[in-house]
Amino acid sequence: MLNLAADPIAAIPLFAGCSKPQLERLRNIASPSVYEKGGYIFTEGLEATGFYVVAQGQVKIFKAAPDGREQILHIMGPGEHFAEVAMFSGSRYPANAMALSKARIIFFPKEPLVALMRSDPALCWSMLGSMARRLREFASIIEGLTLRELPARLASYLLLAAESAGGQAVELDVSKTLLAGLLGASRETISRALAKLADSGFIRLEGRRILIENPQGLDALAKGEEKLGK
Amino acid sequence: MLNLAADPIAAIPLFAGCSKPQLERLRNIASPSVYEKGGYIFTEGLEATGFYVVAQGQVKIFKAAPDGREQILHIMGPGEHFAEVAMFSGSRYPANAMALSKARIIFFPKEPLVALMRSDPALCWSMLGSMARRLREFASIIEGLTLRELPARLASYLLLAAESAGGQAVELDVSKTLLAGLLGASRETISRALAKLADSGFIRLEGRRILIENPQGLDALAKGEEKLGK
DNA sequence: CGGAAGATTGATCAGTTTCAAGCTCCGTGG
DNA sequence: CCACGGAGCTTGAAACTGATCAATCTTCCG
Repeated sequence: MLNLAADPIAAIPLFAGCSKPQLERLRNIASPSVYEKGGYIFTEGLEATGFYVVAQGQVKIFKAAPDGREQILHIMGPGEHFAEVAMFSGSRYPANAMALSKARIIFFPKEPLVALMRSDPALCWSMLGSMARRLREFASIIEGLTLRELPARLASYLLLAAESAGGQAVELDVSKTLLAGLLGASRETISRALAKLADSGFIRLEGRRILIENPQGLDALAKGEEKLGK
Repeated sequence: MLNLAADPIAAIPLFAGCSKPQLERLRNIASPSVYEKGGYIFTEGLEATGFYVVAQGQVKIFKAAPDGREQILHIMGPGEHFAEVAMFSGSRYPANAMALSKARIIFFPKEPLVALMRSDPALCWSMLGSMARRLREFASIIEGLTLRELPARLASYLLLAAESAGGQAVELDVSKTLLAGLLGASRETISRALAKLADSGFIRLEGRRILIENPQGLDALAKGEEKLGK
């Protein structure tokens, strides 16, 4: 388990390969701060001054439409970093970042970090790895949005979330509103889709909690091998 | 203008910062080949053995559904590289790559290139830059797919394509089928949307050619400030 | 306990897909 | 040189997925 409380900087996976003196330099430029639930860390189009690492809590990175609808690109948890893109291309944040709960965030100003990275292939490599992973994720979000319908996306999400939460048939604790933003659908549609999944015995709903009852069935749904009846 | 015919390797933007000896090493590991129109360079899930640069022609990177529908993630032209992601994360290609026209492609095997990059921060940096750009692109594709409807996406595409093709009111040469794959819609829907745009005087259609007549109007559409009437 | 935020459910609507039929352009072979 | 055939495109009608609106209900938390 990640312990970001004791030595937050050293525990960040991105900096795993860094030497003692490098970590020291990182500590010197880092500036921690706390955001309340619902607080914006930055908004799209704002001049980018550095990048961020989550020490505690969760942050959603999202695009917003004028009418209030939103699409979540990623939910960042402890140890994850965001807004790196702004360091390597363009100078403005390409999306919004908001704390989902009270969150401790560490900010690294652009210039010193760039200097550090430019001289350290290992650090670059580490960054390349996480950006590559994110590219894969984005590609699969895009795929989902055009090539698969909501039930399939939902099933995928549930399985993935369950897997990263532990065993086979796990219970998750997610708000439906969040799911809607994540899957590119409206709250109402998510509600209906979950109700159908529960009707068909794939899952069980207990308030905000979702219990997975039939992983195999969900998997078939996710792959589009099967469809949800009326 | 990029001249990839004379010295293809040196002309690749990704390798712009490389020294003479590095370029020499790159030349030694590069293996060029030619693909006919419609030829697969790789398919999703295949074991990844290296990455590719387009020397000539065009390549589409896309996800495919079992029923034949597809979503294009990117169209690569001369000087652009693809499948880098497979070098830094995972070991399988995350999508399909097909030549859109007869194409000359340069292949770089994984291991020697990784070795080269690990020791060269400038090269890493260059790669970070292009991956960051792609992340931005993907984020905006995702945004478009959920937050904007087809006419807006189409207008954006036309403006962007026109811009990268030259002046204000330019003519583009695109197949509608390709547009459909790019914008996450069916061929028929694209056809109808273009017809409407032409009716309203935003563009003029001449076979495969699209002439932009009213960039301001398209811009308003793209931003969602205006809508396309019946 | 009260209020606000989140969730459900039903009815209706809009955007897009799908199916189907026919068209146009273009290269090829007779 | 023309006819044939195919690929790509267009257009219409019907079907569907998901969005929106609206009313009601539940949950949670101060």
